Amino acid sequence: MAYRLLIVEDSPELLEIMSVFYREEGAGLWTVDTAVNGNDALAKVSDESYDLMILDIMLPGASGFDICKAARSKSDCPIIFVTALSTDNFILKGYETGCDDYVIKPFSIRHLYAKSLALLKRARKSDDGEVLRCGNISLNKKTMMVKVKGRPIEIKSKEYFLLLYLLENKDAVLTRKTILEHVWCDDLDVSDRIVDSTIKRLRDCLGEAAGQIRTVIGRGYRISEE
Amino acid sequence: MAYRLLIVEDSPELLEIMSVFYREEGAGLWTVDTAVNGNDALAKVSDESYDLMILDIMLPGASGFDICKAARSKSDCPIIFVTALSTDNFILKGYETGCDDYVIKPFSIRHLYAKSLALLKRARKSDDGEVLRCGNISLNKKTMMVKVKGRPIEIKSKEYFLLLYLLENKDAVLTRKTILEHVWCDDLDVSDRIVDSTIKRLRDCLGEAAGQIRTVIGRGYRISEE
DNA sequence: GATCTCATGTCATACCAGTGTCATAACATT
DNA sequence: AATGTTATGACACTGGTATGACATGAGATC
Repeated sequence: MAYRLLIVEDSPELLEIMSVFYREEGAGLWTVDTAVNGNDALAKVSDESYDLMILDIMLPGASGFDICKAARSKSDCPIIFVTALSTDNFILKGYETGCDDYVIKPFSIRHLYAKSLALLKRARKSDDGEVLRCGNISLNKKTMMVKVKGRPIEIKSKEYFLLLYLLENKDAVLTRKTILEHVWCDDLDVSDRIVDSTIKRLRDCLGEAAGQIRTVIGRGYRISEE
Repeated sequence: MAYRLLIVEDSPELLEIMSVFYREEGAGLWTVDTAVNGNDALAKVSDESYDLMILDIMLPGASGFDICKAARSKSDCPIIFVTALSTDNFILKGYETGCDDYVIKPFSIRHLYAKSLALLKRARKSDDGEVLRCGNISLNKKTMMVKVKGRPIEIKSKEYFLLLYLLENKDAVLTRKTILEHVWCDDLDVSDRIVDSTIKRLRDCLGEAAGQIRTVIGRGYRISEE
Protein backbone atom coordinates (compact mmCIF):
# COMPACT_ATOMS: atom_id res chain seq x y z
CA MET A 1 0.00 0.00 0.00
CA ALA A 2 1.43 3.31 -1.06
CA TYR A 3 2.31 6.05 1.38
CA ARG A 4 0.32 9.23 0.90
CA LEU A 5 2.61 12.21 0.43
CA LEU A 6 1.58 15.85 0.27
CA ILE A 7 3.98 18.36 -1.25
CA VAL A 8 3.18 22.05 -0.87
CA GLU A 9 5.37 24.34 -2.95
CA ASP A 10 4.55 27.47 -4.91
CA SER A 11 7.21 27.06 -7.55
CA PRO A 12 5.61 24.83 -10.20
CA GLU A 13 8.99 23.71 -11.54
CA LEU A 14 10.30 22.55 -8.19
CA LEU A 15 6.96 20.96 -7.37
CA GLU A 16 7.12 19.04 -10.62
CA ILE A 17 10.69 17.90 -10.04
CA MET A 18 9.86 16.67 -6.56
CA SER A 19 6.64 14.85 -7.46
CA VAL A 20 8.28 13.12 -10.38
CA PHE A 21 11.27 12.11 -8.28
CA TYR A 22 9.16 10.60 -5.51
CA ARG A 23 6.91 8.83 -7.99
CA GLU A 24 9.76 7.35 -10.03
CA GLU A 25 12.31 6.65 -7.33
CA GLY A 26 9.74 4.90 -5.20
CA ALA A 27 8.21 2.96 -8.13
CA GLY A 28 4.74 3.11 -6.68
CA LEU A 29 5.76 3.50 -3.05
CA TRP A 30 4.23 6.96 -2.97
CA THR A 31 0.91 8.45 -3.86
CA VAL A 32 1.82 12.08 -4.38
CA ASP A 33 -0.65 14.87 -3.81
CA THR A 34 0.30 18.51 -4.35
CA ALA A 35 -0.75 22.06 -3.56
CA VAL A 36 0.66 25.36 -4.82
CA ASN A 37 -0.83 27.71 -2.26
CA GLY A 38 -1.57 27.82 1.43
CA ASN A 39 -5.33 27.73 1.34
CA ASP A 40 -5.46 24.83 -1.04
CA ALA A 41 -3.06 23.01 1.25
CA LEU A 42 -5.13 23.79 4.36
CA ALA A 43 -8.20 22.31 2.69
CA LYS A 44 -6.34 19.16 1.78
CA VAL A 45 -4.86 18.79 5.23
CA SER A 46 -8.25 19.01 6.89
CA ASP A 47 -9.87 16.60 4.44
CA GLU A 48 -7.26 13.98 3.81
CA SER A 49 -4.81 12.06 5.89
CA TYR A 50 -1.20 11.75 4.84
CA ASP A 51 1.80 9.69 5.86
CA LEU A 52 4.26 12.49 5.16
CA MET A 53 4.08 16.19 4.35
CA ILE A 54 6.74 18.33 2.70
CA LEU A 55 5.95 22.00 3.14
CA ASP A 56 7.36 25.21 1.75
CA ILE A 57 6.94 28.09 4.20
CA MET A 58 6.50 31.19 2.06
CA LEU A 59 3.30 30.58 0.19
CA PRO A 60 0.45 32.58 -1.27
CA GLY A 61 -2.39 32.34 1.26
CA ALA A 62 -1.68 30.50 4.50
CA SER A 63 1.99 29.94 5.39
CA GLY A 64 3.72 26.63 5.88
CA PHE A 65 3.64 27.27 9.62
CA ASP A 66 -0.15 27.58 9.51
CA ILE A 67 -0.44 24.34 7.59
CA CYS A 68 1.84 22.58 10.05
CA LYS A 69 -0.23 23.79 13.00
CA ALA A 70 -3.46 22.72 11.34
CA ALA A 71 -2.03 19.30 10.61
CA ARG A 72 -0.68 18.87 14.14
CA SER A 73 -4.05 19.63 15.66
CA LYS A 74 -5.35 16.59 13.87
CA SER A 75 -2.61 13.99 13.71
CA ASP A 76 1.10 13.56 14.21
CA CYS A 77 1.93 12.93 10.59
CA PRO A 78 5.64 13.55 9.90
CA ILE A 79 6.32 17.01 8.49
CA ILE A 80 9.41 18.35 6.74
CA PHE A 81 9.80 22.04 5.96
CA VAL A 82 11.69 22.81 2.75
CA THR A 83 12.43 26.49 2.43
CA ALA A 84 14.93 29.19 1.54
CA LEU A 85 14.37 30.83 4.95
CA SER A 86 17.62 29.88 6.63
CA THR A 87 17.93 32.16 9.63
CA ASP A 88 18.01 30.54 13.04
CA ASN A 89 14.80 32.25 14.05
CA PHE A 90 12.82 30.70 11.23
CA ILE A 91 14.36 27.31 11.78
CA LEU A 92 13.57 27.36 15.48
CA LYS A 93 10.05 28.58 14.80
CA GLY A 94 9.65 25.64 12.46
CA TYR A 95 10.61 23.19 15.15
CA GLU A 96 8.41 24.92 17.68
CA THR A 97 5.48 24.53 15.36
CA GLY A 98 6.10 20.82 15.61
CA CYS A 99 7.89 19.86 12.42
CA ASP A 100 10.18 16.86 12.27
CA ASP A 101 12.82 18.38 10.06
CA TYR A 102 13.81 21.59 8.36
CA VAL A 103 15.66 21.51 5.04
CA ILE A 104 17.18 24.61 3.51
CA LYS A 105 17.06 25.38 -0.21
CA PRO A 106 18.91 24.64 -2.33
CA PHE A 107 18.93 21.02 -1.30
CA SER A 108 19.76 17.62 -2.75
CA ILE A 109 16.59 15.78 -3.64
CA ARG A 110 18.23 12.43 -2.99
CA HIS A 111 19.13 13.64 0.46
CA LEU A 112 15.54 14.75 1.06
CA TYR A 113 14.26 11.45 -0.22
CA ALA A 114 16.52 9.43 2.07
CA LYS A 115 15.47 11.65 4.95
CA SER A 116 11.82 10.98 4.12
CA LEU A 117 12.32 7.24 4.26
CA ALA A 118 14.18 7.43 7.58
CA LEU A 119 11.46 9.58 9.08
CA LEU A 120 8.70 7.37 7.78
CA LYS A 121 10.39 4.32 9.22
CA ARG A 122 10.64 6.06 12.57
CA ALA A 123 7.01 7.21 12.51
CA ARG A 124 5.72 3.83 11.42
CA LYS A 125 7.29 2.14 14.44
CA SER A 126 4.19 2.99 16.40
CA ASP A 127 1.83 1.69 13.73
CA ASP A 128 1.45 -2.02 13.97
CA GLY A 129 1.22 -3.13 10.42
CA GLU A 130 -2.19 -4.75 10.53
CA VAL A 131 -3.91 -1.86 8.83
CA LEU A 132 -6.25 -2.30 5.90
CA ARG A 133 -6.79 0.78 3.80
CA CYS A 134 -9.16 1.66 1.03
CA GLY A 135 -9.60 5.22 -0.10
CA ASN A 136 -10.50 7.26 2.94
CA ILE A 137 -11.18 4.28 5.14
CA SER A 138 -8.62 2.55 7.30
CA LEU A 139 -9.18 -0.37 9.63
CA ASN A 140 -6.69 -1.59 12.21
CA LYS A 141 -7.17 -5.28 12.87
CA LYS A 142 -5.23 -5.17 16.09
CA THR A 143 -6.87 -2.25 17.79
CA MET A 144 -10.17 -2.78 15.93
CA MET A 145 -10.17 0.92 15.19
CA VAL A 146 -11.74 2.30 12.05
CA LYS A 147 -10.84 5.71 10.72
CA VAL A 148 -12.33 7.85 7.98
CA LYS A 149 -9.98 10.49 6.63
CA GLY A 150 -7.79 9.86 9.63
CA ARG A 151 -10.57 10.47 12.14
CA PRO A 152 -11.65 7.58 14.35
CA ILE A 153 -15.31 6.63 14.08
CA GLU A 154 -17.67 4.69 16.31
CA ILE A 155 -18.63 1.38 14.81
CA LYS A 156 -20.68 -1.53 16.09
CA SER A 157 -19.65 -5.15 16.10
CA LYS A 158 -21.56 -6.49 13.10
CA GLU A 159 -20.78 -3.46 10.98
CA TYR A 160 -17.12 -3.81 11.93
CA PHE A 161 -16.88 -7.41 10.82
CA LEU A 162 -18.80 -6.68 7.64
CA LEU A 163 -16.43 -3.84 6.82
CA LEU A 164 -13.47 -6.07 7.60
CA TYR A 165 -14.75 -8.70 5.17
CA LEU A 166 -15.33 -6.11 2.47
CA LEU A 167 -11.85 -4.63 2.94
CA GLU A 168 -10.21 -8.03 2.85
CA ASN A 169 -11.81 -8.43 -0.56
CA LYS A 170 -11.37 -4.93 -1.83
CA ASP A 171 -12.83 -4.31 -5.30
CA ALA A 172 -14.43 -7.74 -5.40
CA VAL A 173 -18.19 -8.08 -5.74
CA LEU A 174 -19.43 -10.05 -2.77
CA THR A 175 -22.83 -11.70 -2.96
CA ARG A 176 -25.21 -11.65 -0.03
CA LYS A 177 -24.69 -15.38 0.24
CA THR A 178 -20.91 -15.09 0.55
CA ILE A 179 -21.22 -12.24 2.97
CA LEU A 180 -23.63 -14.22 5.13
CA GLU A 181 -21.32 -17.20 5.15
CA HIS A 182 -18.36 -15.14 6.28
CA VAL A 183 -19.86 -12.59 8.61
CA TRP A 184 -22.79 -14.54 10.01
CA CYS A 185 -20.92 -17.81 9.76
CA ASP A 186 -22.52 -19.60 12.67
CA ASP A 187 -26.21 -18.84 12.37
CA LEU A 188 -27.12 -19.08 8.73
CA ASP A 189 -30.84 -19.17 9.41
CA VAL A 190 -31.09 -15.42 9.11
CA SER A 191 -32.85 -13.73 6.25
CA ASP A 192 -30.43 -12.44 3.66
CA ARG A 193 -32.10 -9.06 3.84
CA ILE A 194 -30.07 -8.57 7.01
CA VAL A 195 -27.11 -7.79 4.79
CA ASP A 196 -28.98 -4.82 3.34
CA SER A 197 -29.76 -3.51 6.80
CA THR A 198 -26.22 -3.91 7.98
CA ILE A 199 -24.81 -2.28 4.86
CA LYS A 200 -27.13 0.63 5.53
CA ARG A 201 -25.91 0.94 9.10
CA LEU A 202 -22.30 0.61 8.01
CA ARG A 203 -22.76 3.38 5.45
CA ASP A 204 -24.24 5.57 8.16
CA CYS A 205 -21.14 4.98 10.31
CA LEU A 206 -18.80 5.78 7.45
CA GLY A 207 -20.30 9.19 6.81
CA GLU A 208 -18.64 10.83 3.85
CA ALA A 209 -16.89 7.61 2.90
CA ALA A 210 -20.23 5.81 2.57
CA GLY A 211 -20.05 6.04 -1.21
CA GLN A 212 -17.08 3.70 -1.29
CA ILE A 213 -19.45 0.82 -0.67
CA ARG A 214 -21.08 0.27 -4.02
CA THR A 215 -24.26 -1.62 -4.69
CA VAL A 216 -23.94 -4.03 -7.59
CA ILE A 217 -27.50 -4.69 -8.55
CA GLY A 218 -28.43 -8.32 -8.88
CA ARG A 219 -25.11 -9.45 -7.47
CA GLY A 220 -24.22 -7.85 -4.18
CA TYR A 221 -21.81 -5.24 -2.84
CA ARG A 222 -18.21 -4.20 -3.24
CA ILE A 223 -15.88 -1.71 -1.63
CA SER A 224 -13.51 0.44 -3.66
CA GLU A 225 -11.42 3.59 -3.54
CA GLU A 226 -14.24 5.89 -4.60
CA MET B 1 14.52 11.67 34.14
CA ALA B 2 17.30 12.89 31.88
CA TYR B 3 17.84 11.68 28.35
CA ARG B 4 21.11 9.88 27.78
CA LEU B 5 23.02 11.42 24.91
CA LEU B 6 26.20 10.13 23.34
CA ILE B 7 28.31 12.50 21.26
CA VAL B 8 31.16 11.05 19.23
CA GLU B 9 33.47 13.63 17.72
CA ASP B 10 37.24 13.68 17.31
CA SER B 11 37.66 17.43 17.49
CA PRO B 12 37.93 18.19 21.21
CA GLU B 13 36.84 21.83 20.73
CA LEU B 14 33.67 20.96 18.87
CA LEU B 15 32.93 18.16 21.30
CA GLU B 16 33.26 20.59 24.18
CA ILE B 17 31.00 23.17 22.55
CA MET B 18 28.32 20.61 21.87
CA SER B 19 28.36 18.97 25.31
CA VAL B 20 28.21 22.32 27.04
CA PHE B 21 25.37 23.49 24.83
CA TYR B 22 23.23 20.41 25.43
CA ARG B 23 23.90 20.51 29.17
CA GLU B 24 23.13 24.20 29.57
CA GLU B 25 20.30 24.61 27.08
CA GLY B 26 18.48 21.61 28.45
CA ALA B 27 19.08 22.55 32.11
CA GLY B 28 19.40 18.97 33.20
CA LEU B 29 17.36 17.46 30.40
CA TRP B 30 20.41 15.65 29.09
CA THR B 31 23.04 13.39 30.54
CA VAL B 32 25.88 13.80 28.06
CA ASP B 33 28.42 11.09 27.43
CA THR B 34 31.25 11.54 24.93
CA ALA B 35 33.83 9.67 22.91
CA VAL B 36 36.68 10.98 20.77
CA ASN B 37 37.48 7.87 18.77
CA GLY B 38 35.68 5.01 17.09
CA ASN B 39 36.74 2.18 19.34
CA ASP B 40 35.91 4.02 22.50
CA ALA B 41 32.49 4.77 21.01
CA LEU B 42 31.91 1.14 20.01
CA ALA B 43 32.62 0.05 23.55
CA LYS B 44 30.17 2.57 24.97
CA VAL B 45 27.49 1.63 22.47
CA SER B 46 27.68 -2.01 23.38
CA ASP B 47 27.72 -1.32 27.11
CA GLU B 48 25.28 1.50 27.58
CA SER B 49 21.92 2.38 26.20
CA TYR B 50 21.26 5.87 24.92
CA ASP B 51 18.22 7.89 23.95
CA LEU B 52 20.07 9.75 21.21
CA MET B 53 23.43 9.51 19.47
CA ILE B 54 25.26 12.21 17.55
CA LEU B 55 28.07 10.73 15.49
CA ASP B 56 30.91 12.14 13.48
CA ILE B 57 31.84 9.85 10.58
CA MET B 58 35.60 10.32 10.09
CA LEU B 59 37.11 9.07 13.31
CA PRO B 60 40.30 7.45 14.47
CA GLY B 61 39.53 3.75 14.84
CA ALA B 62 36.05 2.62 13.80
CA SER B 63 34.04 5.00 11.59
CA GLY B 64 30.70 6.58 12.39
CA PHE B 65 29.10 4.12 9.98
CA ASP B 66 30.49 1.22 11.99
CA ILE B 67 29.17 2.69 15.20
CA CYS B 68 25.78 3.23 13.66
CA LYS B 69 25.62 -0.36 12.45
CA ALA B 70 26.67 -1.67 15.84
CA ALA B 71 24.06 0.45 17.56
CA ARG B 72 21.32 -0.61 15.12
CA SER B 73 22.02 -4.26 15.72
CA LYS B 74 21.14 -3.65 19.34
CA SER B 75 18.44 -1.01 19.47
CA ASP B 76 16.71 1.55 17.34
CA CYS B 77 18.00 4.53 19.25
CA PRO B 78 17.80 7.73 17.17
CA ILE B 79 21.09 8.55 15.42
CA ILE B 80 22.22 11.80 13.82
CA PHE B 81 25.38 11.98 11.74
CA VAL B 82 27.26 15.27 11.97
CA THR B 83 30.06 15.45 9.45
CA ALA B 84 31.92 17.46 6.85
CA LEU B 85 31.41 14.71 4.29
CA SER B 86 28.80 16.33 2.14
CA THR B 87 28.73 14.37 -1.11
CA ASP B 88 25.52 12.60 -2.03
CA ASN B 89 27.21 9.23 -1.81
CA PHE B 90 28.18 9.68 1.81
CA ILE B 91 24.81 11.06 2.74
CA LEU B 92 22.98 8.17 1.11
CA LYS B 93 25.34 5.68 2.71
CA GLY B 94 24.52 7.29 6.05
CA TYR B 95 20.81 6.77 5.54
CA GLU B 96 21.35 3.24 4.31
CA THR B 97 23.21 2.47 7.50
CA GLY B 98 20.04 3.41 9.29
CA CYS B 99 20.58 6.89 10.63
CA ASP B 100 17.70 9.23 11.27
CA ASP B 101 19.37 12.38 10.05
CA TYR B 102 22.52 13.66 8.44
CA VAL B 103 23.81 17.14 9.28
CA ILE B 104 26.61 18.76 7.33
CA LYS B 105 29.36 20.82 8.96
CA PRO B 106 29.46 23.68 9.51
CA PHE B 107 26.07 23.67 11.18
CA SER B 108 24.01 25.73 13.58
CA ILE B 109 24.03 24.13 16.99
CA ARG B 110 20.58 25.52 17.77
CA HIS B 111 19.32 23.88 14.63
CA LEU B 112 20.87 20.59 15.66
CA TYR B 113 19.42 20.93 19.12
CA ALA B 114 15.90 21.58 17.84
CA LYS B 115 16.28 18.64 15.49
CA SER B 116 17.31 16.44 18.43
CA LEU B 117 14.20 17.34 20.36
CA ALA B 118 11.93 16.71 17.38
CA LEU B 119 13.55 13.35 16.77
CA LEU B 120 13.34 12.38 20.40
CA LYS B 121 9.66 13.24 20.46
CA ARG B 122 9.11 11.13 17.39
CA ALA B 123 11.01 8.21 18.86
CA ARG B 124 8.71 8.45 21.85
CA LYS B 125 11.40 7.53 24.29
CA SER B 126 10.25 10.79 25.76
CA ASP B 127 7.54 11.29 28.34
CA ASP B 128 8.40 11.94 31.92
CA GLY B 129 9.75 8.55 32.73
CA GLU B 130 7.11 5.99 33.33
CA VAL B 131 3.90 7.94 33.39
CA LEU B 132 1.01 6.87 31.22
CA ARG B 133 -1.66 9.47 30.61
CA CYS B 134 -5.06 9.38 29.07
CA GLY B 135 -7.53 12.18 29.49
CA ASN B 136 -7.91 12.85 33.20
CA ILE B 137 -6.18 9.67 34.25
CA SER B 138 -2.48 9.30 34.91
CA LEU B 139 -0.66 6.22 36.08
CA ASN B 140 2.92 6.13 37.30
CA LYS B 141 4.45 2.73 36.66
CA LYS B 142 7.23 3.34 39.12
CA THR B 143 5.26 4.51 42.11
CA MET B 144 2.13 2.64 41.00
CA MET B 145 0.15 5.73 41.77
CA VAL B 146 -2.96 6.55 39.86
CA LYS B 147 -4.34 10.05 39.69
CA VAL B 148 -7.59 11.46 38.36
CA LYS B 149 -7.45 15.15 37.55
CA GLY B 150 -4.21 15.27 39.49
CA ARG B 151 -5.75 13.83 42.65
CA PRO B 152 -4.40 10.46 43.80
CA ILE B 153 -6.99 7.72 44.13
CA GLU B 154 -7.14 4.46 46.02
CA ILE B 155 -6.88 1.49 43.70
CA LYS B 156 -6.61 -2.20 44.34
CA SER B 157 -4.14 -4.55 42.76
CA LYS B 158 -6.28 -6.22 40.11
CA GLU B 159 -7.87 -2.95 39.11
CA TYR B 160 -4.43 -1.38 38.88
CA PHE B 161 -3.07 -3.98 36.50
CA LEU B 162 -6.22 -3.91 34.44
CA LEU B 163 -5.96 -0.13 34.13
CA LEU B 164 -2.28 -0.44 33.27
CA TYR B 165 -3.06 -2.88 30.49
CA LEU B 166 -5.79 -0.64 29.12
CA LEU B 167 -3.52 2.41 29.20
CA GLU B 168 -0.70 0.58 27.48
CA ASN B 169 -3.14 -0.03 24.67
CA LYS B 170 -4.93 3.28 24.67
CA ASP B 171 -7.74 3.55 22.11
CA ALA B 172 -7.48 -0.09 21.19
CA VAL B 173 -10.40 -2.43 21.69
CA LEU B 174 -9.29 -5.22 24.02
CA THR B 175 -11.28 -8.43 24.10
CA ARG B 176 -12.04 -10.23 27.36
CA LYS B 177 -9.79 -13.02 26.17
CA THR B 178 -6.80 -10.72 25.62
CA ILE B 179 -7.40 -8.99 28.90
CA LEU B 180 -7.55 -12.30 30.75
CA GLU B 181 -4.33 -13.45 29.12
CA HIS B 182 -2.50 -10.30 30.11
CA VAL B 183 -3.94 -9.45 33.50
CA TRP B 184 -4.82 -12.90 34.84
CA CYS B 185 -1.95 -14.52 32.97
CA ASP B 186 -1.27 -17.30 35.45
CA ASP B 187 -4.66 -18.68 36.33
CA LEU B 188 -6.73 -18.79 33.19
CA ASP B 189 -9.37 -21.02 34.74
CA VAL B 190 -11.38 -18.05 35.89
CA SER B 191 -14.70 -17.16 34.34
CA ASP B 192 -14.35 -14.39 31.81
CA ARG B 193 -17.17 -12.56 33.54
CA ILE B 194 -14.54 -11.57 36.09
CA VAL B 195 -13.41 -8.95 33.62
CA ASP B 196 -16.83 -7.32 33.84
CA SER B 197 -16.69 -7.25 37.59
CA THR B 198 -13.22 -5.82 37.68
CA ILE B 199 -14.10 -3.20 35.08
CA LYS B 200 -17.01 -2.22 37.28
CA ARG B 201 -14.77 -1.86 40.30
CA LEU B 202 -12.20 0.03 38.29
CA ARG B 203 -14.86 2.44 37.07
CA ASP B 204 -15.97 2.96 40.64
CA CYS B 205 -12.39 3.84 41.61
CA LEU B 206 -12.03 6.26 38.74
CA GLY B 207 -15.02 8.33 39.74
CA GLU B 208 -15.63 11.08 37.23
CA ALA B 209 -13.15 9.56 34.80
CA ALA B 210 -15.11 6.30 34.70
CA GLY B 211 -16.59 7.21 31.34
CA GLN B 212 -13.20 6.99 29.70
CA ILE B 213 -13.50 3.21 29.85
CA ARG B 214 -15.87 2.41 27.04
CA THR B 215 -17.75 -0.81 26.55
CA VAL B 216 -17.56 -2.10 23.01
CA ILE B 217 -20.40 -4.55 22.85
CA GLY B 218 -19.57 -7.87 21.30
CA ARG B 219 -15.85 -7.11 21.37
CA GLY B 220 -14.60 -5.88 24.73
CA TYR B 221 -13.42 -2.65 26.30
CA ARG B 222 -11.25 0.30 25.42
CA ILE B 223 -9.91 3.35 27.18
CA SER B 224 -9.85 6.73 25.49
CA GLU B 225 -9.58 10.44 26.18
CA GLU B 226 -13.30 10.91 26.69
C1' DG C 1 -3.38 -20.61 65.47
C1' DA C 2 -7.73 -18.31 65.91
C1' DT C 3 -10.06 -14.54 64.27
C1' DC C 4 -10.84 -10.71 61.48
C1' DT C 5 -10.61 -8.17 57.21
C1' DC C 6 -10.44 -7.19 52.83
C1' DA C 7 -9.43 -8.30 47.91
C1' DT C 8 -11.10 -10.97 44.52
C1' DG C 9 -13.97 -14.50 42.06
C1' DT C 10 -18.88 -16.27 41.22
C1' DC C 11 -23.46 -15.96 40.39
C1' DA C 12 -28.40 -14.34 39.55
C1' DT C 13 -30.94 -10.64 37.98
C1' DA C 14 -32.36 -6.64 35.46
C1' DC C 15 -31.58 -3.88 31.75
C1' DC C 16 -30.79 -2.23 27.33
C1' DA C 17 -27.97 -1.76 22.99
C1' DG C 18 -27.37 -4.25 19.03
C1' DT C 19 -29.23 -6.88 15.78
C1' DG C 20 -32.83 -9.28 12.90
C1' DT C 21 -37.43 -8.84 10.69
C1' DC C 22 -40.66 -6.78 8.13
C1' DA C 23 -43.50 -3.41 5.48
C1' DT C 24 -43.10 0.15 2.48
C1' DA C 25 -40.82 3.46 -0.43
C1' DA C 26 -37.58 4.34 -3.92
C1' DC C 27 -35.15 2.92 -7.63
C1' DA C 28 -33.45 0.11 -11.67
C1' DT C 29 -34.31 -2.76 -15.53
C1' DT C 30 -37.02 -4.70 -19.06
C1' DA D 1 -45.89 0.51 -17.22
C1' DA D 2 -44.69 -3.69 -15.06
C1' DT D 3 -41.53 -6.17 -12.50
C1' DG D 4 -37.76 -7.17 -9.82
C1' DT D 5 -34.22 -5.28 -6.69
C1' DT D 6 -32.49 -2.33 -3.07
C1' DA D 7 -33.01 1.44 0.54
C1' DT D 8 -35.00 2.85 4.60
C1' DG D 9 -37.38 3.36 8.95
C1' DA D 10 -40.09 1.24 12.60
C1' DC D 11 -40.37 -2.30 15.72
C1' DA D 12 -39.47 -6.39 18.53
C1' DC D 13 -36.53 -9.47 20.72
C1' DT D 14 -32.44 -11.53 22.25
C1' DG D 15 -28.07 -11.92 24.02
C1' DG D 16 -24.43 -9.39 26.01
C1' DT D 17 -23.46 -6.27 29.91
C1' DA D 18 -24.09 -3.92 34.41
C1' DT D 19 -24.76 -4.52 38.98
C1' DG D 20 -25.24 -6.00 43.68
C1' DA D 21 -25.15 -9.77 46.86
C1' DC D 22 -22.62 -13.45 48.25
C1' DA D 23 -18.64 -16.97 48.67
C1' DT D 24 -13.92 -17.80 49.34
C1' DG D 25 -9.43 -17.60 50.75
C1' DA D 26 -4.99 -15.19 51.63
C1' DG D 27 -2.94 -11.98 54.88
C1' DA D 28 -2.96 -9.22 58.84
C1' DT D 29 -3.51 -8.84 63.77
C1' DC D 30 -3.94 -10.39 68.13
